[in-house]
Amino acid sequence: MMTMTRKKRQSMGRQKIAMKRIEREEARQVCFSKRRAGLFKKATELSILCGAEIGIVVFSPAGKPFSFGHPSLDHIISRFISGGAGAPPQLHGIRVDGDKLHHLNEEHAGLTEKLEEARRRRAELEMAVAAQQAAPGLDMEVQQMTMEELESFHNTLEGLRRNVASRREELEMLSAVEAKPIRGGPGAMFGYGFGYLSGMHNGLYLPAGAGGLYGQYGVPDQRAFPFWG
Amino acid sequence: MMTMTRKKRQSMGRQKIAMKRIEREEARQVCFSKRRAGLFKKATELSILCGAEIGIVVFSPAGKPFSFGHPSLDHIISRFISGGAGAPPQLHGIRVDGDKLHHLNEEHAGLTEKLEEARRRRAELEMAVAAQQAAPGLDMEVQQMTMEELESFHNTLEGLRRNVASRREELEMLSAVEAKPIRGGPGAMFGYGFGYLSGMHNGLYLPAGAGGLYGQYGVPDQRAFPFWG
DNA sequence: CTCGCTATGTATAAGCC
DNA sequence: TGGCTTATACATAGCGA
Repeated sequence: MMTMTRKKRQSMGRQKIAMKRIEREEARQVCFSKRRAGLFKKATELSILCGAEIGIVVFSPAGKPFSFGHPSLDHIISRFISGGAGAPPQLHGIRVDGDKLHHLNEEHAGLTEKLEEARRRRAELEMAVAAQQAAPGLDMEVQQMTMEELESFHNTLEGLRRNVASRREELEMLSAVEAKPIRGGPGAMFGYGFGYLSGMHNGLYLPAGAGGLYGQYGVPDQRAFPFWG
Repeated sequence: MMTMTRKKRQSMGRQKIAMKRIEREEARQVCFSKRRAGLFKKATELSILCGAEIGIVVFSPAGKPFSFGHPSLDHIISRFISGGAGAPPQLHGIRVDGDKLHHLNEEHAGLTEKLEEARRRRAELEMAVAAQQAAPGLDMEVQQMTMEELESFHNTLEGLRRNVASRREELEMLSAVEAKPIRGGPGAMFGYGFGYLSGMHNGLYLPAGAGGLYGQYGVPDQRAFPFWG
């Protein structure tokens, strides 16, 4: 009989959507996740296929920062800000604000370079420390690890992290009753903790930190561009 | 009559291509242009649909800088650079159009500070490494760490964990396109030596170059994108 | 948020201007 | 470098888990 004649469509398939802010909260969130992934994938392909340097920073509608960078976000941003850490020859023909600006620019570029180097070294050391902890003698770089290796390394780190976390809690608890003698400075690092703008992401994309620091400053409403059909 | 039914295909249609550097110079260039446009379009859609803030910087294989920014690249980069290290809220209305020198000065100060932080941090890590090598007993080691050391070590692990996670993400993503993990990659041959902060991209994308901190160095200017007409 | 599934909307590799 | 056209490879909206 006609009982099963109708194989109801299992899906509505992809629907065309208007190019304007998605109002439905949930749908917007899901769309963001999917498209962010898609965007980063496209960026990855572009850099691989054409050997281009790419840097992307995305703040989710909720205010969470995500970033992508190849070879690294720092590298690209620094270059953008400093106007080229290498101080290209073309630079000598400029006279925007006289020598002062020029001088500042040079110093800026120099600092940027040093900063990057410092970060690089720092990253190496951090890696060394962790690697030591995880597996004495393990000097393989994360970048060269295979999926399986990463899996196990990741687990090891997780365990370590928990261990450290609990130990810290213990200390914190103690310090609550007696002023703890913290030596050295606040060790504020780079403002919002490790790795946000650090050189840890070399050619990869990753959620950039917790992002709680920013809160959200909602994007000033964006009208659809006039050229959208 | 129409016996001549065979109209030779006018096109081969889209061909599947391997995810690896395109060797043919010309094809690579063309691919770059097309995909760059596609990437920017995707970014535009993401920002409109989900109300996200996005910033992108791309250096073409030839070294030409292109950028995209919503609400503006400067806005996004500024956030990343100063990273809320100083004052998150105030940064909101950074005057890029106004005093460039002032901006540069702030950057300079910020970088100097970060450099010092990095140095301090490096010292800490070196000690950590030494301590580690001196006594490979993890738990014991953790138990003896001071609050501050734990803080930094914890951050180190967090960063590493993220790094591992991203690496894995990359492997997974790539394996979806090409069933082979890229080890190391085609090698980085990056370093074009220029790129400037245009400060003029408000909402739309355009090649960076014109009106930067240093003036322009022969970057071809670029009209608004006429696609999606 | 992430993952899978399906039906479709789109981005694009080629080739020629 | 962009534009156009065509035939396809991919991305992704809507819905569930």
